[in-house]
Amino acid sequence: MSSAEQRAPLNRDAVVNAGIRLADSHGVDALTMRNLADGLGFKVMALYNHVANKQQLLGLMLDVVAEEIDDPPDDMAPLAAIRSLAISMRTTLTEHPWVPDLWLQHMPGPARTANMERLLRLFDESGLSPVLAHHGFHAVTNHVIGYTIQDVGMTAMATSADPDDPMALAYEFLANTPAEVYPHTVAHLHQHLNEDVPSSYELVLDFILDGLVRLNTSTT
Amino acid sequence: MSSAEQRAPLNRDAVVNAGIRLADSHGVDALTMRNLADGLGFKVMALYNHVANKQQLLGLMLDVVAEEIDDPPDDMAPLAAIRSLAISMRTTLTEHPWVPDLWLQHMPGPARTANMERLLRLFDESGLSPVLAHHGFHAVTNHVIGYTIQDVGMTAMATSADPDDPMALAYEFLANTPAEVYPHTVAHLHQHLNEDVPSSYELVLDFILDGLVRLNTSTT
DNA sequence: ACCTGAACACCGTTCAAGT
DNA sequence: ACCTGAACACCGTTCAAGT
Repeated sequence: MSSAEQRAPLNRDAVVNAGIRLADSHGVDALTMRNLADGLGFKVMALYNHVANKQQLLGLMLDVVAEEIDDPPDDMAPLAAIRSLAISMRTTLTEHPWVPDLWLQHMPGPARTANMERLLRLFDESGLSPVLAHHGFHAVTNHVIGYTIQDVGMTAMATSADPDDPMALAYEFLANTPAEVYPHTVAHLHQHLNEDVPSSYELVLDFILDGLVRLNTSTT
Repeated sequence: MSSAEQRAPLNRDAVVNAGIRLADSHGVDALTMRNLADGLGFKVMALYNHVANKQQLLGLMLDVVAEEIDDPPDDMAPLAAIRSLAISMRTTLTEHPWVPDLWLQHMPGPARTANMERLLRLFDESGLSPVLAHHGFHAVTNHVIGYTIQDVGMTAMATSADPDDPMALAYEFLANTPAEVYPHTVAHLHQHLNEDVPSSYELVLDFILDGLVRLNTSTT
C-alpha cells in the first residue's frame, strides 16, 4: 500500500512455483512470461535474471512436480510397488493438468530422473527377464502418461467451450453426431455423461503387469 | 516466371493439405499462418477466406490424417480386427509426428468419429461384456496414443538439439546422469542407443486384449 | 468471390541503462 | 546483483479496401 513497502527480491524458486500455480489455476496457455511477471509484481525482463528462457522454466516446473510423486515404501514387493508408483504418478499428474502433455517433451530433470531410476530398479528386482523389464518400464510409463493425457484432454475439451457447463462441448458433439450413423459412439458418450463407468486405470495397469508376469513364467 | 502466369485460386483442401505437408516436413512449430501462406504463394490473410482460424485448420488437418488409417477387412474376427486397427493407427500417427499430441486436444471430425465408431463396434461384436467393451475402447485408444506420443517425443528430444546427430541429446543426458547414481537409467538408455530392444507395441497391446478376454470369460 | 495493406494486440527475448 | 525501458522479430486475427 505505502511506497515504503519493501519488496522481496525475486529468486528462481519463486518464479518456478509461481509458474506452477499459474498453470494449475489458469491453464498453460495463460502461462506467459508477462503474465507470470505481473503476478509476481515485477516486469517481464526481471524473470530472465533467474531463468534462461521459457523452455528452461517449463523444465524446472516439471521437475518440481516430479518431486511431488509419492514413493512406495521400501519394503513393498517390487510389483506391488510398481503398481503403487503408477497410481501415485496418476494422482500427481492429474493435479497438474498441464503436465502430462509436456512430460515427454522435455529432458528429465533430477527429480524425474530419480523417478525413472526408481521404476527401473523395481522392474529389475521384480524377477522379470531383462527384456521384459525393459518393456515393462515403457508399458507402465506409457499407461500413466496415456491415461492422464486422455483424462485431461477430455476435460479440456469439455471445458474449453463454456467454462460454466463442463459438458457443453460433449453435448454439442452429440448434437452433431447422429445416433443413426454413429450408434456406438453416441452410446459410449452417454455412458460418460451418465458417469456410470468407473475409470479402468487400475484394471488395465493390472492387465499389463499380469501379462508381463505370465509371459515371464511361461518362457523361463 | 512471367507476369502472365495464371495462379489457381486457393481453396480449403489446398490449405489443409499444405498444412499437413508443412507440419510433416518442418514440424508443427513451423506451421505458422504466415509460413503456410508463403509456401502457397499467397499472403497470410488469404487463408482466412478458406479457414475460420488456426484451431479449425488443425482440426481439419487431423481429420484428413484420420482418413489415412487403414480399416481392417470386414470379414476379420472382431478382436483380430481391433488388433489390426491399432497397428494401422500407430503406422499412420507415426507418419505424422505432430498428430499424436493434438489428437486428443481437438474435437473429432467426421473421419475420426468414424474411426471411433468402428473401434467401438468391433468391441461391441467382440463378445466382451458392455463394461469391458467400454474399458477396452479406452485401453486401446490409450495404448495407441500413449505409445506414439512416447515414440515421437523421444525422437523429438533426440533431434531438437542437433539435427545432424539424432542422438546428441541422449548422449548429453547420459553425460549428466552418472551411472553410479542412476545405474538402471543409464543401462536402460544404453539399450536404446544400441537399438537392441524391439518395440513392445504389439506385445503390450496383446496384454490388454488378452487381459480383457480372460477377465470376461472368468466372470461369465 | 477472392485477395491484400495496414493495423492491432499479443508473444519471447535482447541489450543497454539504471539502482 | 538485480531490475527495467525500449526495442526487435515474431505471432494470430480483423477490417476496410481493392480486383
